[in-house]
Amino acid sequence: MLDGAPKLEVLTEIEQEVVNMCADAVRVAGLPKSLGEIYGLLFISRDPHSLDDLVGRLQISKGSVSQGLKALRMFGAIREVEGPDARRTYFEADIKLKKLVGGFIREQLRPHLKSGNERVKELEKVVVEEEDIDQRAFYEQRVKKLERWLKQGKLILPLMQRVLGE
Amino acid sequence: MLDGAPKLEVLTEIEQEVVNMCADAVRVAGLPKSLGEIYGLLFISRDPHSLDDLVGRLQISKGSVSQGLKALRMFGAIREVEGPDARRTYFEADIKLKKLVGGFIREQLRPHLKSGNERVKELEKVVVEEEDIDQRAFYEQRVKKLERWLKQGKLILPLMQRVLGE
DNA sequence: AAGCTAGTTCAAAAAAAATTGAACCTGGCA
DNA sequence: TGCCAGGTTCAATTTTTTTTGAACTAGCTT
Repeated sequence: MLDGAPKLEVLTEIEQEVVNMCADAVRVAGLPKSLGEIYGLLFISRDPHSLDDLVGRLQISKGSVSQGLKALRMFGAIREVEGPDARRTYFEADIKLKKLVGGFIREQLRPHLKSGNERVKELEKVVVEEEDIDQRAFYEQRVKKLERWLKQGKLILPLMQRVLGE
Repeated sequence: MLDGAPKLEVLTEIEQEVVNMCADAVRVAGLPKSLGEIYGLLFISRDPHSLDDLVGRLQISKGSVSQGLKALRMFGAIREVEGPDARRTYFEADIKLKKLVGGFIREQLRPHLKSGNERVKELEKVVVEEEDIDQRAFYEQRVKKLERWLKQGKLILPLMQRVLGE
C-alpha cells in the first residue's frame, strides 16, 4: 500500500488558530480540550477526516481521538460520511449552532437538572422531620427556592434552543 | 476568652444535602467544589457565618474558605453583614437567581466572548493571506460562521438574565 | 510599641481529570 | 481458519486544578 498524496502532518496557522479557539471554547463548557481540537479541525476542513488523519494532524493519541469522536457523535456535533478509503469511517463537522447547543443541553445539562429534581425530593422528606417549627419553616422556604430554580432552569433550556434556531 | 454557645461542628443531614447539591451544581459551571460548599451552607443557614464558622463546619482550610468567599463576593452571590462578633466579617447568601446568574455571566462567560471576538479578528487577518481562491472562500465562510456564533452568544446572555429576572 | 486576632497569600501537596498506549475486539478477506 | 487493519477500551501515567497550611499583613487593644 502506497501512501497517496503526501499527508500534511502539521497544522497551518489558520487550522491551529481554529483548533485552539475550539479547544478553549469547549473547556468553558467543562469538556476536555481534545474534544474541541478534533471538532475544530473538522470545522475548518473542507474534506472529511478519518480517525488516523486526526491522530496525525493533531498529534494526539488514537485513544483520545477515538473517545473524542464518540463524545462528539453523541452531541450530534459531527457526522459520519463516505471518504476516499471505503473501509475507514470519515467525519465532518455539523456547523449548526442549534445542533451543538442542543446536544450539549441534552447530554450535559438535562441530566443534572434531572438528578437535581430527585435530590430536592429527598430533601423534602428530610425537612418534614425537623422538630423546631421556625427552623422547619425556614427550610421549607429554602427548598421551595431550590425547586423554583430548577423550574427556571428547565424553562430556559428550550428557550435557548429556540433563540439559537437561526 | 470562653467559647460561647458550644458550636455545632458537624453538618446536619439537611445541611449536608444542600452543601452537596450546591457543590455539584457549581462543578457543572466549572467552578471549584469548595465554592459551592460555602455557598450551600450560607444558603441553608438562617444566621450569617464568619470565615472561621465556615472552616469549622465545612472542614475545609482557612485558605480555601478565604479564596472561596472572595470569589463568591465577586459573583455577587453573598454579602457581608453584621454579626455577633463586631470584629469579624459575617456573610449571608444572596438567593436571587438573577444575581447568581448575572455574576456568573459577567465573571465567566463575558470575558470568553470578548477574547473570542479578538481571536476571530486575528483569524480574519490570516485568512486574507490564503492564496488558493477556493480555499480562501471556504475559510471566509467558516470565519463568518464563528462571528455569527459569537453574536448569538452575546444575544442570549441578556435574554437569560431577563428570563431569570423572576 | 508589643501582642493579638482576623484574614490573605502563595508555594507545595493532594486530588481530580485528561491522555496515553498496549491489549483487545471485530469484521473482511485469502 | 488464520491474518490483517480499523477501531475501542481501560489501567497506568501525565497534566491540570484544587486544596492546604505556614508565613505574612493589617488593624485593634493595652
